[in-house]
Order: sequence, then C-alpha cells, then structure tokens
Amino acid sequence: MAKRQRRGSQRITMGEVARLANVSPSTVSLYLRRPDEVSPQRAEQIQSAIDRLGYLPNTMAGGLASSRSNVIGVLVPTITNSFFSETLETLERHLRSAGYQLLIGNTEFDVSREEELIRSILSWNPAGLVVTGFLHSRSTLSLLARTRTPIVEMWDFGQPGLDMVVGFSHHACGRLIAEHMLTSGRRRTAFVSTNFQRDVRARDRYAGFRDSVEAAGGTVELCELSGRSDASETGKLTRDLLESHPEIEAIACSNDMVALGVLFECQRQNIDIPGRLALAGFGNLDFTRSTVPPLTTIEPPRREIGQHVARLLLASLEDELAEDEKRLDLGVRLVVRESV
Amino acid sequence: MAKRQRRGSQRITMGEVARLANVSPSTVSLYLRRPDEVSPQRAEQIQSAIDRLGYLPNTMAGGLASSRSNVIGVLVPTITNSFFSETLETLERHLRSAGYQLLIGNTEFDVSREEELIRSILSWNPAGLVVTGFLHSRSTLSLLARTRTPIVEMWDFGQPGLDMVVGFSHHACGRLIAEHMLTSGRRRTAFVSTNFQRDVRARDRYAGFRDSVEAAGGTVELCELSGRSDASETGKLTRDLLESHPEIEAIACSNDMVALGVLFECQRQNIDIPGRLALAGFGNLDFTRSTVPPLTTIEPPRREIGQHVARLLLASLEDELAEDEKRLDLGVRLVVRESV
DNA sequence: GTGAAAGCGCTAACAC
DNA sequence: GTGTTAGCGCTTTCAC
Repeated sequence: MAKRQRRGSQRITMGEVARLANVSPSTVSLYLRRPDEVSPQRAEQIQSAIDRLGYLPNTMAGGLASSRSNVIGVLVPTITNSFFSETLETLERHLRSAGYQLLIGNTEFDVSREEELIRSILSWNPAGLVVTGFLHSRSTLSLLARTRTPIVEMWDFGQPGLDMVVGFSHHACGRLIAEHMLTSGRRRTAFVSTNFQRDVRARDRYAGFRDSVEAAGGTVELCELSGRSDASETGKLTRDLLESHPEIEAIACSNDMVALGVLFECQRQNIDIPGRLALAGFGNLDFTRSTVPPLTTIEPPRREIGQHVARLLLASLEDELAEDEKRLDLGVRLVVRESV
Repeated sequence: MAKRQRRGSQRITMGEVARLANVSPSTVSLYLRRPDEVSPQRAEQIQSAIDRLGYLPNTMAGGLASSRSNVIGVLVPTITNSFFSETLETLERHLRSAGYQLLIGNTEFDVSREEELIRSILSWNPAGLVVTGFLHSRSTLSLLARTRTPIVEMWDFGQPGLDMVVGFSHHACGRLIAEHMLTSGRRRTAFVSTNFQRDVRARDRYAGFRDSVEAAGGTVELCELSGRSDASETGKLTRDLLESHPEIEAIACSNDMVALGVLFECQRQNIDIPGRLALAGFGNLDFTRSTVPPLTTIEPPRREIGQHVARLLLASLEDELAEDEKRLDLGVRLVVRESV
C-alpha cells in the first residue's frame, strides 16, 4: 500500500449541509454569499448545520462556477528584502480584508522567470495582478495585453505603464541625494551598489545621482558589489575604493545595508563621517537612526505603495477608473541625519 | 456603464484547442498531463493549436475535476523578517519546481489569525500545509486533526507535533549562548528581547539562556522592547539597563538587529566590547560579520528548513513516511566572533 | 424567499 | 492511442 490515497477528499459538501438544514443547496449557497437574502430562521438552521458538520466551502468549485476568483497575483523580485516584504505585508492585509487571496511569486529580477510566473498565475483566473516595475519580456507583454484583469505596476514611476502605476521615481532619488551632497560641498563622489546588473531601480538611482553630480561639475565613481548586499564584501570594496581614489569625499549607496558596510569599514579605518567622507543610503531602514553617526538616507513609501495598490485594485474591480486616477507618484523623502 | 463586466472570462478553453487540433478534449488533457502518452504527431498538432490560441489551462477547473490541487499553504508569523522570508524563498523554489503553488499567510504571531488563515487555505483543498511552531488554537487543532493533508510544523523542535516537524530547539540556542558567555567568565547578564510577549521562540531562547546562567550561579536581567526590533529604542533601553545594573558584563539579544542597537549604544558611550561587556545576537545576519567588533551570534538553518520542509512534504505526497523520518532537528551553530 | 436545472472547464474511467 | 461519458462542488438563472 504505497501511494497514499488522496483523492475524493471526503470533505463535507454544500449538499450535505443543505440536507441537514432541510433546505436546497442553492439556499445554502445564497446564505453563504448574501446572508441577508435568506430568512432569519433558515439562516440559523443553515449556520448550525455548517457548524455541526464543520463545513468548509470549496473555493475551486466556487471559482469555476462563477468563473471568477478571489485570487490576486503579486510578483516581486525577492521577498527577502524588507522593501518588498513590507509592501507585500500591507498589500496582503488590505486585500485579504476585502476577501482576496494573494498569490505571491519571486521573479528573482529575471524577466523570463516573471513570464513563467505570470503564466502560472493567469491560469488561476486572477481578479488582479500586481507586478514590480516596468521591465517585462516581449511575451509577458503580449500575455498581459490579452488578459482583461486589472494590472498594477508598482515600485517605479515615470514610464507609461500597462494599466495602473503606483510608485516613485528612482532617478529622482538619486538626484535628491546628489543635491544634498553637493550642497554640503562635495564634488568627488562614488556610488556603491549591490545587485547593479539585475536591479533596474538601483541603476536608475545611480543614473539620477550621476546626472546631478556631473551637471554640477563633479565626478562619480561606480562600484558594483558582486552578490547580495553582503556587508563584509562592502568593507573590502570600500577599502580598495578609498585607496585608489583618495580624493573621494562622498559615497552614495544603493541601499542602507550597503551603507552600513561602508560605515563599519570607516569605523575600522577611523575615517571621520561626515568630516572626511559623507555617506548616504537608501531605504530608511530601522537601524539607520541609531548608527554612529546616524545615517542620512531616503525613505521610500514602502507601506504606502501596498496601501495604494490595494486601493486602486479594489476600485478598478468595482468601477472603471478615470485615466488620471490610474497613475500615482508617491514620491520620497530625504531623511537628513548626520552622515552627510 | 459602471461595473466592469468581468464574467465569462472569454478565455480559450481546452475544447477550442481540441477542435483546432482535430482531436478530442480528453486527448488535449492527456497531452498536457502526460505528453508521452499521445502520439508524436497529435502532440505536435495540439501544441501548435495551444500556441496559436494562446491557451492557458484553467487551474480551478482542473483542481475541481481531479479533486486535488497543487496548492501548498504556508503560514509564518511575518514575512517582514529575513528569518522566515529566506525559509519561504527556499521553500518556494523547491516546491514550485515540483509543480506546486504556495499560498502564503501572515499570522502576525496571533493564533486566532492563524486559525482564520488555515480555514481559508483549507478551502483550497491544499496538497499540503506548513505552519510555524507548535502553538495553535484549540479549534485550529481540531480543524487540522480532521484534514488529511500532510502538515509540517517548522522553525521549532522539541514537542510532539501534529504530523511532520522540521526545526531546531530555541531553548538549546539560549543555552549555547549562555555557556559561551559563562566560559568567557561572565556571570552577571541581561537578555534583551524584542517582541517577547508574542514570540514563543524568543521566550524559549530566553528560558534556555536563563536556565544555564542560573545553573552556573549567575544572574539574568530581562529587558523587553515594546515594538518591533527598533534599534533606536534599543539604545535607550540599553542606557537604562547599564545605569540601573552597572554590574552587568554580558548581554544576549533575541536577535541580531537588537544586538546591533546595543552595539551602537555602546559605541556612543565608549563601552568596550568585549572588554567591558560581552554581546551576542541570534540569526547570523549578513552584517554581523563586519560590525566593529564582529558579532558573535547563532546561525539558524533558515534555508535548510525550507529545503527539508519541501523534501518531507514531497515525500509524504508520494509515500507514507516512516515515523522516524517525520521529525528533523536541524540544530544550530554558534558563530564565535569577537564580541564575547 | 426558495428550489430545480443547467452548466463552469476540466479529469478520469472506460470503451473502442 | 483516442474518444465518449460522467461527473467534480459549486453558482446562477429562472420559475414558483
């Protein structure tokens, strides 16, 4: 007797509930979906039958019959990143309370993996789809063009987009940091980035930073970290950078974890921040308030993105949205502390 | 024309593919599930029809008809925590490549929320269920007892469990840290914890730590942080602690983020680590290698948990597992660096 | 307000 | 190897 018998799930059906409650299945169905439309007396019978039997509705059967689902697909580059996971958490909370179930996928910054995931999610006949950014493969685009489910592109802003857009401009983030550093008198700068090849948004922040610095006659040295935001690798890279470019007086980082790595290296080498070197991150992660010195950074609207994505999605499921409601630039805030 | 018409999804059905390919629907179905069992010629016809029409199978219909699903539910306290999100990521990768779709839920450390989520996941008729820890509400337990889907309790070890268990002992973690500190000659200690009331596993680590320290004649001061691992709040708490208990010579933290907050406060106050104070964290987060001084911590098997949960789940879906294969203590590793 | 009947799009026997 | 036939458990008209 190998192969556990996992068919015929033996689960209580709506018909059994109906029989016990002495009503028809369709009344049970109605009770479950719109309780007010059945008489109070039957409602009670039905509810007690449900409780007695421990009935759980079969979502698949319901979805098939109504040819619609309570599923919303969400694709992020990685959930192992507090940026996206906080957006996800907020999104989940708002959407679940409206009766939706999230189907989360990790694209790993890979458009062909994104395509695969979208295919898989679309096969669930989702009520909505949320993807990260504007970068999609050709066939993803045609897949998405053909579907009629509402789509939100999040965590970025500044391109046309497929349907709805909720995010902010990463180029503007880079400029914001650059201007702040320029204001404090720094011209010779470096940008230290993790995941530079895969992450378009990190590249956008770099581009914004570079554009502003160069426009002011400054220089920007780009340093790429090979893997993930490994703080120890950052140490070595920082060492090399400051050795080969002793003129550098400011370092902008692609995120706060990278900045933390740079900071520790400076502590080791007794490099004064911000005296000798200005340092800025991105993300406003919790620890940045208490580093020594506290880290200047940018606060991206992580939670707000989740909240507004949920709002737009829910609204578009109800009504057709006006064109000008479909695009939302949430902006960012420069958090000035003591490291610049 | 309000209310967008979202019914009759207009999607291509298997029947249409069959018609175009000049075969019966069941041959298409067979081709999709076991391609080798249809003749190469028809296979080609079918595939080209699929491509031409852009057919995507309807997962709900398939699931209903076969009364089984490729869904696996996973419940974690919060995905906003690299511990769980790395486990999730690994689990996702392994399970997806075996054709399963994860349904992820956030319990927020709340057993009644967990119950609600389990109810919702069970209504998908999942092939498997993964929950975090052993702590469940009474009705969750009876819900779980009635179902026949395989269940894994992860991230903890040491209790009987419902079905399968993959994790490690948090009590042992606390003891490990304690012994290391005792070895280095510290007797007067404190345990600084975030989320102490909600997180059983943090409490277990505390209990293990306290038991060992007290068995050796030492003392343990417990400090609870109110909210999340807010490093700045940690600073204030550390200040108060060291003021009211100047005798303390070692601090164990419920996780690395808390330890980071303590470390920064010590840098501010010029408290020598490990000279004046020993410090240890939990988690072996990336940055702990490069702090000044590098942080002694514990490496929990985050990725391994995901991997083994997937393996056990997949195995139990195939065959009945022997009792002794159902429980796995992955253990932990003390990462000795320079802070103790 | 309630029930009967007809599917939703697929899978799974079972003939052929 | 392929097609025919019944459902899977629910929702949704539409009578009553």
